Amino acid sequence: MGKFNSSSPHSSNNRVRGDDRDCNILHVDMDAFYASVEVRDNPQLRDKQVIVGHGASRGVVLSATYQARALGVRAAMPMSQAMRIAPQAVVVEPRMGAYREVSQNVMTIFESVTPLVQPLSLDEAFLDVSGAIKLMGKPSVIGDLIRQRIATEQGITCSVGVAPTMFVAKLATNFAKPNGLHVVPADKVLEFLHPLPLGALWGVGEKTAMQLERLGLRTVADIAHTPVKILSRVIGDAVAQHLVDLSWGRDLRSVTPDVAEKSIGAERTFEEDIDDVEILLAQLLDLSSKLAARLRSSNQVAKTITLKVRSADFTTVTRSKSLEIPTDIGHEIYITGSQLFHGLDLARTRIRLLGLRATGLRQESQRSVQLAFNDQIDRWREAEQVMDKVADKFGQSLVKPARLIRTETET
DNA sequence: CAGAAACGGTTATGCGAC
DNA sequence: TGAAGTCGCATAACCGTT
Repeated sequence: MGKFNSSSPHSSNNRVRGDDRDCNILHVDMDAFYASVEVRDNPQLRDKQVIVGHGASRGVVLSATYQARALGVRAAMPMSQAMRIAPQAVVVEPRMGAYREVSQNVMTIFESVTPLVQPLSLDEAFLDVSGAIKLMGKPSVIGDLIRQRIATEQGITCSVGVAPTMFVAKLATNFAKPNGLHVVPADKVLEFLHPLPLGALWGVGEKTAMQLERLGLRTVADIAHTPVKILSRVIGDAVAQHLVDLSWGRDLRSVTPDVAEKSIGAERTFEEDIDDVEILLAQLLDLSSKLAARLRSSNQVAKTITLKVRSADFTTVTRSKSLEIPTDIGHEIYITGSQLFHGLDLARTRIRLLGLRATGLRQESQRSVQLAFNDQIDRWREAEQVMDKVADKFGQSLVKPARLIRTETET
């Protein structure tokens, strides 16, 4: 792991690092996270082109080592395309459980620095280190320490952006990658931001960039010098104001731990398009059980269930229904989902993906008292709680409604 | 009392991010 | 030229209530 020790004074990332006064926000991002964990756990893969993604046919690239990226492999690229570009690459099925575990460990390291940690995903987080400076040193020193600990304790590398605001810290990380640290001093924020392409702004993707470029705008500086009224004609009031603020380095958000999730979902793309209603309903049942189990494990109930159907031609429709009484029961979610499904006219439509999403989440404890008097629902609930316990002991895949076990062994 | 306007909830779609 | 799985947010239309 010699390459991990880059905090020596000779590392190019650390020689010129700028003034980090008032740069209290750190953004930490693992380098090629899933792929790095795979390489760490299987030394055979070291220095190889590794692509993590499920299925070689209909999936997309989730992560790839820098060796694969050198050939043009990118996240979200169709696997088939990635294989054409990098035929000798090793393809690895994702092991989400392993990534979650590493993620937990990394987050624990962050929390040993400050309680002000806001995870963005499994592999990145913001830290507000204002309160840690007296104890541990200036922000860039704290960043080095974190990088060192992740390298030696978890065996993967990461990059760190250091800046006065969350948005700039996140952009700074791109300049640190891979395996580095980059500071954007408070008095250099505009110098840093304005030359960037406008796609660098948070919330500007392909579509929005196209719209703005039609107005002749190309860089963050262009956005900064365009009146909000002009921008809002194309992209709406809220986004326009937001973008102008960001382009001037104005970002009033603060690092907020424990942000409550607003929805929980489960969806699946099939290996082949399906038009058999029996099989589709069986899939819906499986998704319902998974979704309900996740609701219960987080002690939440959901008010609204949304069904998502993507056809073979990639057109996607959603239908949703709000329940009288919020639920965490697979059977109820399934009943609701299949009602929504039958409400669509899908006779003989070849279907590529089914999904279910639960919104209007609240704590199970604050559920309406009416439920206490509903015997029918209570029985389903008890049955599924037993299933939760068994699944905990013997593994999820062994515990599912009888209908699913039959259909799967038959195929 | 009819109707306008405000409002909150619901439903559907689209975009963007990782 | 093929397109995952999970999320959040904005918008718009519609609805019933006030």
